Amino acid sequence: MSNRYEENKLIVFNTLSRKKELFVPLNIPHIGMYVCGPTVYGDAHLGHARAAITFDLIFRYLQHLDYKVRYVRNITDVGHLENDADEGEDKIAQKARLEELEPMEVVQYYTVRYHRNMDQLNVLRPSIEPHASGHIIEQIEMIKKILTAGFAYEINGSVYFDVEKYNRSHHYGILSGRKIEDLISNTRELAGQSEKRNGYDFAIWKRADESHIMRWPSPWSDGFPGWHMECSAMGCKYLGDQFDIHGGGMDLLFPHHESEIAQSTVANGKAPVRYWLHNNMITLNGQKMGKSLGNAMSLDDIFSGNHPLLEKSYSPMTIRFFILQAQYRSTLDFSNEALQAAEKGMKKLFAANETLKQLRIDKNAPSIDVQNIEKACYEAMNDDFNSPMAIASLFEAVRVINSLKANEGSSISPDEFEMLQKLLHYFIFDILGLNSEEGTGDHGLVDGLMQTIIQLRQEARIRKDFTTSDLIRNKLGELHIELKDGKEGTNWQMK
RNA sequence: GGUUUCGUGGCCGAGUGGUUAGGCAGCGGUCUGCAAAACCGUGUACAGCGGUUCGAAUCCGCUCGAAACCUCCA
Repeated sequence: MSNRYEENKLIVFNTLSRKKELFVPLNIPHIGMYVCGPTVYGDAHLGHARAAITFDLIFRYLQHLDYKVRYVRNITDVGHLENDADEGEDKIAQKARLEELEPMEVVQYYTVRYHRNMDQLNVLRPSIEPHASGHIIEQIEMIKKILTAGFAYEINGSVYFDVEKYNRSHHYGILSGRKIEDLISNTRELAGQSEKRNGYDFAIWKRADESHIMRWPSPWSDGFPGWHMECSAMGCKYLGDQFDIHGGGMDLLFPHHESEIAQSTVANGKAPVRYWLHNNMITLNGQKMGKSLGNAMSLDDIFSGNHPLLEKSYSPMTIRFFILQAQYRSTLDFSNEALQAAEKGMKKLFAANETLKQLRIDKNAPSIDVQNIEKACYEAMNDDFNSPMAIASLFEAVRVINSLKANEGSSISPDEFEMLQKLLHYFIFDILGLNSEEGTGDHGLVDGLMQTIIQLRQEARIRKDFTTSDLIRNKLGELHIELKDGKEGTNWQMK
């Protein structure tokens, strides 16, 4: 049996070349993918959801194409300097002091909450989820290599990456399009950075002062690794010196990923990543949603409807569908109207998937051209994971299904029925990763009860006892159960 | 200021140089006890101004507007 990746030419937009390129893995059928995960010092918000869902979609699709994917997504629990903290205190440590907790207590708390949110969004767990704090040794070893290679210098127990020297033999800016001359004039002089030779040099090891509570011993000082070391070290450890895909949000492009390339390149002698993929931001009134901007909406807020900007609550799957309705490289603008549109559209998609099961099957049924729809779905995904286009094609299938259902005497051939059922299953559940959120309890029991209720209402209607039939419909409506009367009986759906 | 993007019909959002994106909302019709659902039909959208072209929303230039990054950030 052939593998799907042989018949699907996958094209991805590589930030490195700013072009769409044919995706060719280093070691077919294996793929290594590293994605920058969250810094666990606060609750996950919509932006985290977009990054996670984007690369979940990619992970799922690569697997669907029969690739064997090792997906590494880190937990950042150390090393990020607070912007306005002169003493260089990192985010986790600061949060810990504020709440009088152990740093690892903060990490644990928010990691658990992050996982819960991701599970709600039906985001698959990565193959490996390494913590930066668990890889201090690997980071120290890598720093040693960089020092040995001569691309870093030590001052007062801190180690800095020598960007200027690196740029003489390599191109610092290869990913972000920046030129070092521009960096010189644009780097802000922050306090506490005066020990660097150049403003654009970055710390790969930082000496901790007395008050800094997260610290580790190293050959240079008691301190902590620099901002970008963890991804270089962990990516290398689990995926090798060079691997296929590195993902993350566009806001990480510079300096994070640019610096990662520089570090790994000098430590390992080769560029670490073949394809750089970046998801765009979610905006609110045209502005990036971000924790530091104070306009972030936590996922829990959205799921509960507990936020002044929310007209109602939105389910995790609504959020997932909303995000998948935009291509990952476009900004996506948040609004109640857009979310409600997504919610309705998704319900329609699920309903049609159920309706499919009720279609009349007939060997002699005319073709409905399922093959074309299938082709369009795969072509969309093969073109840089264009989920909105794939979804548009699925709605083509929805129209066909509903239209067959609406026209008495219409039927579908067994072959096409099977093909369509498989197609919908693949795309809705396996690739887009949606689930219907229904039947948390005993589905069989609920369905049985509903059939009885529907039958009683039907009998009332036949008696023209519309008082009773409307009462049933209204009471069920209060329970968010919607009855849908059709030519061949009544269906029900959670709304 | 530098780097990188973007500007599509009421809203969200795809898009190949010439053919319907799609969803939601709206309008007309069918169906229905009524409604909902569903189906059928329906929208002269591509910031502005030039240019290239037989033909451009799609290529080029300029203007206007917006965003991200240059500091932690998905």
